[in-house]
Amino acid sequence: MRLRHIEVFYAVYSAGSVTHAAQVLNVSQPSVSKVLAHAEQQLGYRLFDRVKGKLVPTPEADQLFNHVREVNESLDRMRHVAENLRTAKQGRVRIAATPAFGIDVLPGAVAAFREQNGDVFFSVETLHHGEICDALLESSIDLGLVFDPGMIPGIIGEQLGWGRMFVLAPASAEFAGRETLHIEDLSGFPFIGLDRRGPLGRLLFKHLEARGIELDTVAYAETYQVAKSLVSHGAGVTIADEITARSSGHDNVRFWPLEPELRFRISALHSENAPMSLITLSFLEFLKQYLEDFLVSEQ
Amino acid sequence: MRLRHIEVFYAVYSAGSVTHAAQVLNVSQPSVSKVLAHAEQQLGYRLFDRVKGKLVPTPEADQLFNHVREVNESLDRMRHVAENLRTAKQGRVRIAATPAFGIDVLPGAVAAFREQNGDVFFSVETLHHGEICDALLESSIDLGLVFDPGMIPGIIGEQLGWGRMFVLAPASAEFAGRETLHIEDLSGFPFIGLDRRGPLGRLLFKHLEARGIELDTVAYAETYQVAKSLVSHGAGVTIADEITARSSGHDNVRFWPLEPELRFRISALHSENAPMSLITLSFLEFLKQYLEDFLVSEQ
DNA sequence: CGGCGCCATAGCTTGGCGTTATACTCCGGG
DNA sequence: CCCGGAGTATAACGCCAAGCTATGGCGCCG
Repeated sequence: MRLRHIEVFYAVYSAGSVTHAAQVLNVSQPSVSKVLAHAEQQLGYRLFDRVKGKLVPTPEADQLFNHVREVNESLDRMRHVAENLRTAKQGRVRIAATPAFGIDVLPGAVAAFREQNGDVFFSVETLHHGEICDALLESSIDLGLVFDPGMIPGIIGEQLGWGRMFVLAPASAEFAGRETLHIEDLSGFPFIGLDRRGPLGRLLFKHLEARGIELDTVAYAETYQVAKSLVSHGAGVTIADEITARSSGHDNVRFWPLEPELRFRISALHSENAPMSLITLSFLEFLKQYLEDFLVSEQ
Repeated sequence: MRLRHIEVFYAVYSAGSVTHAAQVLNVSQPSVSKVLAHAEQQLGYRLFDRVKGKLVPTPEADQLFNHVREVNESLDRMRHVAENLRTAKQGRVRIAATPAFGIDVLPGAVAAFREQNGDVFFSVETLHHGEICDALLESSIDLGLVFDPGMIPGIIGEQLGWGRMFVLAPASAEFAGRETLHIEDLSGFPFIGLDRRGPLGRLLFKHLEARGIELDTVAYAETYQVAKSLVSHGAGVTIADEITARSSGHDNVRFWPLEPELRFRISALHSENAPMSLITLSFLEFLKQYLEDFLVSEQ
């Protein structure tokens, strides 16, 4: 029994006549007539008795119809899903980002994206750089959001934009009125250093080392958020990424662009082997724009 | 999405490659390749990513596959029903009964019916209670023969008669000369219990439980026939239905009516949706009479 | 009796799906 | 480093299911 047979039988049984079924199906009456005859021939029994020129369903047709209706219903559901997938109104996006994005950028982007899109399921988590790569390679997430990734085999990075390093200090510090701050300006202040295992920690470390600068490091923080919080509580000053600097929370912390400028890439990562879904691609585009807006916002 | 697209997608997704899918579908590889490409073109997105010459399902394909599987399942059911309807038209009677009937009553009735009627084709099988209902609902049998069925939606039961529970014990046991046996008479004898999933197993269990009787159960049997056979081999005594008691085989087993009397219905089941054929109705009447004769026969 | 409604048949066209032959790509082994 | 195997895609062609229009048969009713 071909799909066409099922559709035609359903229409004829529902409409009660070949002619009406043909109108419902938007085809000619002879076409329906022929397909129905073919279906009966293949089945080996009549579905309708031709009595006085009209069609009367046989008991077999009555029984079969229940099952045909089920088939049609599951077909409708499937077609609906297929259409939603095409217009990217449905699906699942699993994202992991480093903690810096988790506090503000990513939740904001997800919420905004869900506003303007349909039934999309998100799973969001914060992981460290290496864990994100692992998760991508084992396909437990679809997208990673990181700073300055190196080249990792099996993983493709797409640059979303540039960020700068900022000096973070309490609002009460002596830097009021300054437009930018130089590293040397920090000498004499207690400094909160960054764990050297992350890409940005390394970046900053090399930057300081190259200039032979020794800061009065009083603490190490594992993530920039923690460093910012320490600054907020008066433990000292720090140098952090732009995302953390601009994220909400600890509003008594002010920030100034570091001089000379220290830039880093913001990248989205995805697996080389697992293709991204349309909805993930769509979110990626959205995220790019969202990040751009976020980074140019006034402090 | 045409039916062919669905079939091909299902096969490719399941088999993991176009080549294997083509083997499963018994068509050539290029045919599958082309149909799949056509499906993707119609859908508007890729179902598989061509990476290094192999196919990798996209997340969209993962989503869609669940629904496609549903469609395929309902299609299979429908085709099954359609096929059953075809064979049902050919003047055959398809019966299933619980094992108790299969050993003696049903074969006897079928043979006798065929004696006095013409060339009727019978298909007879023994199934358990739930399987009989499933088979009726999908029209793979015309008639079911069971003990004490509950109400099942879509299935009509017709009472054929009453049966009693009997005590079965070896001919050499100490019950010679007794007309009936009480449950208490069984205490001290090793007892063969019945699986509690069937209607009669439950009936007996409740009967014993209500009287607070604990028997020395040394074994459980799934069917009454097995229990009877165990009795025959000297493993103990049991309580079984009248049909099993009176069925031939294991002639060294004697049986006594259980006191107090424990009765159960014997019913024929048929589907609510499928009208029984004339020959099936005719056999049903015959069976009713045959059962009546069987149950009053001297032991 | 003739118009109307409904279904079936005839003849034609088209496109979906099948085939075989062949080319391209990736990968592992000699 | 080249070659064969595995897997996919493309090309060229054939068949038939299913679409169309036109027409005919049958029952009903004014």
